[in-house]
Amino acid sequence: MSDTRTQIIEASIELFAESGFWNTPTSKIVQNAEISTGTLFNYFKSKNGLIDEVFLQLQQELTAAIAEGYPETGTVKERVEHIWFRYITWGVRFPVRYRLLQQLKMSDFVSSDARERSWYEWSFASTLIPEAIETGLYRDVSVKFVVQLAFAQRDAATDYAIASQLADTALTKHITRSFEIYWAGITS
Amino acid sequence: MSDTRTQIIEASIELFAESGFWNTPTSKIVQNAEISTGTLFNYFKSKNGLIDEVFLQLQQELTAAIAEGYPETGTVKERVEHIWFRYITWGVRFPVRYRLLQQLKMSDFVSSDARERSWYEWSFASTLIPEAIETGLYRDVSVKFVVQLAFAQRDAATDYAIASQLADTALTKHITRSFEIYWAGITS
Amino acid sequence: MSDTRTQIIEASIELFAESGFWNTPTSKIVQNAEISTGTLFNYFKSKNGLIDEVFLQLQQELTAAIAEGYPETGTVKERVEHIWFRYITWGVRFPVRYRLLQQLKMSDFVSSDARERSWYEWSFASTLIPEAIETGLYRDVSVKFVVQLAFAQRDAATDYAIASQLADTALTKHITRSFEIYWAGITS
Amino acid sequence: MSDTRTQIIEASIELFAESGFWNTPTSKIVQNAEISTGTLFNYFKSKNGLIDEVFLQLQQELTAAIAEGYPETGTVKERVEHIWFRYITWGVRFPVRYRLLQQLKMSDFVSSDARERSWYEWSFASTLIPEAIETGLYRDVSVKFVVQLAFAQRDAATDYAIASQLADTALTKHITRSFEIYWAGITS
DNA sequence: TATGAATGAGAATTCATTCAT
DNA sequence: TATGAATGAATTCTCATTCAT
Repeated sequence: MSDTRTQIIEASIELFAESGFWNTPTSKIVQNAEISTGTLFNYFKSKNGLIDEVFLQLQQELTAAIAEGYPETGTVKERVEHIWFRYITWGVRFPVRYRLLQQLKMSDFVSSDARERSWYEWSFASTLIPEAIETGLYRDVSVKFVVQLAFAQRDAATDYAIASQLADTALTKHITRSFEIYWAGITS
Repeated sequence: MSDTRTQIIEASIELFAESGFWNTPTSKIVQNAEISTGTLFNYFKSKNGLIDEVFLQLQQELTAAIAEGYPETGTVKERVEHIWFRYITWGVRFPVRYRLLQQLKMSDFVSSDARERSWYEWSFASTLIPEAIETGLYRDVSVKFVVQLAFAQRDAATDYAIASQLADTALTKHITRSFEIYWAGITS
Repeated sequence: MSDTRTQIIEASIELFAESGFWNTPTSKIVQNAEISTGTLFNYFKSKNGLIDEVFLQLQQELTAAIAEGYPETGTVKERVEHIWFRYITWGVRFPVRYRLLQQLKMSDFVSSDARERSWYEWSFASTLIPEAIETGLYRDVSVKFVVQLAFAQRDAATDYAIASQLADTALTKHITRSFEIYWAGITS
Repeated sequence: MSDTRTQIIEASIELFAESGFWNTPTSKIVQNAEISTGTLFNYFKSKNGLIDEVFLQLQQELTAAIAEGYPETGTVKERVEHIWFRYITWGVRFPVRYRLLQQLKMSDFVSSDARERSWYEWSFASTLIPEAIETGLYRDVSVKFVVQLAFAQRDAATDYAIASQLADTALTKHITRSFEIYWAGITS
């Protein structure tokens, strides 16, 4: 991609993470990206368009990190654990990007179009949930809730790891432990 | 409290929930509250001041619901379960208020002063965490993480209950089940 | 006069002197006067009306101080010197009031009606200027300019006395000296 | 300087002189300058910033007029007389600007920063006062007061000249005469 | 006479976006 | 493609004044 485009996106990530979307005027973005007012709008239709692209960019980076080494032929548990591990590791490694991505997911800034597009990135894991259902691990709990719980517990584990600045073996142990807690909860 | 004040707060809750804080100009609030521009600022120092008060109001409502019937002499588990139950029930009953409160907690709109003041509301449960530590339920996991997990799983359970419009026995069962999952996870 | 009226005027003097007319909202005046919003407007038609009254009040106080002991049968010089002396003395004694009066004179807040009314106060000195012209002291300079000079030099002398916090003999000497300078200038 | 900037400053001078600073909303300035709301704030940080710049602009114009032909090697009297002459002449030539500058000097609108910066403009006359002290012209009167008197008498002379619409020889004569009065006063 | 809640026009300032160069 | 001056709608907040009690 063009260098300018990347500059804009990187400047946006930095500033959005620092001050939020509403508190980051485009004027500050162009300042930080060292381009001029008009140029931003040559690359992005609007500020909202830019936010969408930032979201997709981060989502891609995260998904790429997870997709790498994904054990397509492993058990459901192995695959979930892989995602768990890669996700938390990525968050700890790029805390600014992680937090921003979380905020973007929650906010109503990201257009539904961008949200939809972001799902394509997860295609490598598309069979995970159907298989999980089949295996019948989660007896009398709805799959939807089990998935939601996974997200919530994984995010809590990531937040804790970032806040506590875990690294190396402590981090690995925390990830493993947090996954065990999740798994024990839903399979007991 | 004064009628006008309540009108403003209620109008704010409705609009903030609908469109977010940034997307809700004070002009819309006064319109919905059927008062005039100046009146809002007679009751609240500023828009941010208003947001603080909305936050405190919701926090109070929620905490009041939880404090009622709180089993002060029960076991740790009983007390946590009580909070769990009341919290989710309140969220299901007042989904708009619940979602708004969640957003307020995450946003950087609420002043640190208001956040601090909101802690006083939880004083009835102040001994819960120290006691939980004493009982030594959570062996090799940090208390901080166990608390964070509780919040995350409880919120996920609430979101699910709201989205699925659970009620009556289905709701009760879901609450119990979600608490069991949490408890099984951390005590196994 | 009514006590309330006086309270309002005194509060206004204090606040106007402190922060200027534009920077003093009526809300602050009523606060300082310990009355309520509406009451101010029972006594004064408007904020501008209040300013007019403050102006007239100060003008009266100053003129009263000057009129006292005015040597009606003295020479022109004696009478001018009397005014000079009393004026500066009043300014030094009530610096806040003096400064405010100066500001009011310059500002366009005071209505022309109030300005006109203030001239009545000077009636005791009404023959001074005609007599001065008769005596022909100021040969080839216009009377208007000589009067204007008198005001300017007297005010400069007052400002200096206030700023230097002159008192007692130092003050008396300064007043005398400054008058001599004026007189020497216009009669030389 | 940019054309727009000049337009804004000129429109401000006109309007400030006409109605005062408080009575001149920025909306009127942009109207008169035939630009749009936002443009004003591209050139000046705020309304107060604009006022500062207007002050500096006028101060520069006046000082430039005075600095021209300044007799650096002349006697103290010659130099004071030069300033006197140029100052009054400038005031008569640009009465609107002169009056506005007077108001700005008195008002508390001009920031102390701008006031300080304006002193640099007078650097060409920096040795005047020390030299005046050395020559010992003003025996038993403080230098500060003599300077203050000079300002006051010069301003009174300017006001009179403007009000009487003096020109040509009448103006010259008035200037000379008013300076003589000052000089006679302080040296007699 | 005193009160003080309600009013709403108006003020300064921001900022995404455009467009001529 | 890059530039950056110009735009003007929109926003928050102020404050003199009114009027029912």
